[in-house]
Amino acid sequence: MGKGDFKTRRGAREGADGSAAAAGVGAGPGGGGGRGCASRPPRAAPSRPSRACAVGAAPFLGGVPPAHAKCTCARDAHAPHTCLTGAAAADMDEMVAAMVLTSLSCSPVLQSPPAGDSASRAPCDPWKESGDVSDSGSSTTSGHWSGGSSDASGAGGSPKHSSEAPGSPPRDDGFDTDCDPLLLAEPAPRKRKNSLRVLYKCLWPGCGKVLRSIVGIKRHVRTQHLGDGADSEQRKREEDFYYTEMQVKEEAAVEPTASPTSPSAPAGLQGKLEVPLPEAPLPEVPGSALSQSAPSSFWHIQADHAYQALPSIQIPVSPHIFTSISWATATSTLPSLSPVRSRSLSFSEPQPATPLLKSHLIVTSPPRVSLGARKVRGEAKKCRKVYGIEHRDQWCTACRWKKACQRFLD
DNA sequence: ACTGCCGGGTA
DNA sequence: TACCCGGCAGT
Ligand SMILES: [Zn+2]
Repeated sequence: MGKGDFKTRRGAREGADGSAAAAGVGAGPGGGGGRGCASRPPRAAPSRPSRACAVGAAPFLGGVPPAHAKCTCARDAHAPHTCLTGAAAADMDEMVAAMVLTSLSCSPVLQSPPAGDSASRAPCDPWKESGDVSDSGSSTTSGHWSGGSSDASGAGGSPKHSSEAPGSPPRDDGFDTDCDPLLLAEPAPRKRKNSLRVLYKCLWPGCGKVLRSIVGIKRHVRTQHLGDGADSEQRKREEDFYYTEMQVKEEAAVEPTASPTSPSAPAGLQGKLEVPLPEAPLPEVPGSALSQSAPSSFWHIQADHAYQALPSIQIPVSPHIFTSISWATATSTLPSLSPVRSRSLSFSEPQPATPLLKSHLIVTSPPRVSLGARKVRGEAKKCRKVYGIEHRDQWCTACRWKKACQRFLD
């Protein structure tokens, strides 16, 4: 019966326009179904960062309570990492060793600190969607309400993003460039003080030598552990894995930054890293997908065309230039992108200063445990506002379906 | 009150 | 797969 909702287009339209056929093909369909739905989905934790996408980013938002993860030492109020102060050198050794093992290859080095929570939780529970995000990497941004399948299937997805894709030739770049940002994005709270001393510590089991110059440490690793003869770059790269860079302050605050590529990746870009908001998990970087995720920097654009099959105009999506990173936070908290991204990143135009980008340093403020945030809700005017309910037929498909608007991304 | 959109339902 | 809507969450 009439779902008298004013909102429905049918209602509105008929009333107002009176134009008959209009888009609504099936006259009756709508009404019926309906609401049989069950009460409400247990969305609590799940609200995911969703698209944010950003790749990661997300979009950059951790719906999950950060509680569980944490590094072993976390128990102190302090930030996990911080705990390794100079004094705790010994500890650090172990920790570092562990890190190295775990992430011998390009993996997230850091599952430690803030990342701790995100990292550890990544594997488990969370939302199905999240899986989606990280996994397919392709779908990401747009949550793909369902239709996502189009490209989600992967076939579509990969090709597109593959421009920078992992598999592609530029492995080299991929490694350095992609990886780093990602990695860093996760963990690294990095602080920079004026008078920090940077030391390089050899991570080779049993060694532990500390040198002040990067060259020195490299040489040390190469000659003492890897064997000098080698040549290839590979060796070279490996060197990176066997030493870590730490910045020592007077008190000896150490900062285990990602060792690999420390030199090459100056983090300068990563300025924002993640946003440790508990709420916005953003797409994490599951180790496995790592290689893939990295490249997926620009996906969301594509995503939209997926359904955008609207007759009439298509409207340019607008700038997609952004850097990427955002979601690294997984994530979502973003969120995002993920951001989450989460949503993902975004900027289309006037970006209202989003509260993104906070200090990364923080140790995580405990107080706010807001649960899964639902996304941030874009600010941009969406079809509904722009065209008005009266002209629902001009809305983008997503809007008509009450999904995330694809025409005006935020 | 409205808007944006997730999750889920119907066809 | 296409379409739609309940209902939640943020403004
Ligand atoms: Zn729209």
